[in-house]
Amino acid sequence: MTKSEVDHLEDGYRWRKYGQKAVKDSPFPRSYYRCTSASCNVKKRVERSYTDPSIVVTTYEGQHNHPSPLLPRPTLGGVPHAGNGVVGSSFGMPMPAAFSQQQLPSLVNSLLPMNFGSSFINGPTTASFLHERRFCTPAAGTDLLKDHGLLQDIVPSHMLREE
DNA sequence: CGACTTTGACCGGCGC
DNA sequence: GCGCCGGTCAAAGTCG
Repeated sequence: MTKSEVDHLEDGYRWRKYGQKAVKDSPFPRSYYRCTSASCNVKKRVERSYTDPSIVVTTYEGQHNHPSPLLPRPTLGGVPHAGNGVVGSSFGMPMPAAFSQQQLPSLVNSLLPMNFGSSFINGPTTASFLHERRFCTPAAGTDLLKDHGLLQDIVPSHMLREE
């Protein structure tokens, strides 16, 4: 369960969309993605929460058996660690150090006092999902943070503009 | 020109 | 048996 404005979010892997269907419970369509790596047949299903359009529910099927193609290559001598105050990014958007992986669940939880409890936030899918976000985009990140809605990225949009 | 997305068709499972 | 529904295929379109 992830907060995001966009449907296809970066999680470190390349995904190829192979289908989209309307779902009954939700007015939003559900998208089907497959990992583009030939050796990897991981699938994921992405649908938007009907209770909160700014939340996308990502369901993973299978496990990646290859390194993330979007991660910096350790073999190049470059160390793929986070720097510049950006530890992790989410949904392709940057996250400041304050909202690290461990902080995020509780943060989101506190921001979503409605139906969404810690149950799904601490769910196994979400947990592993959050830990996938080790890639970082320091330069673009800090830039975006300066002017543009970090708050929007954290707080569901309808909470900001009252729907 | 290659890689990727879009979108309608197709298929199998399931309930009536 | 029939219709609905969720998931997948594949051709066409789009973009860098």
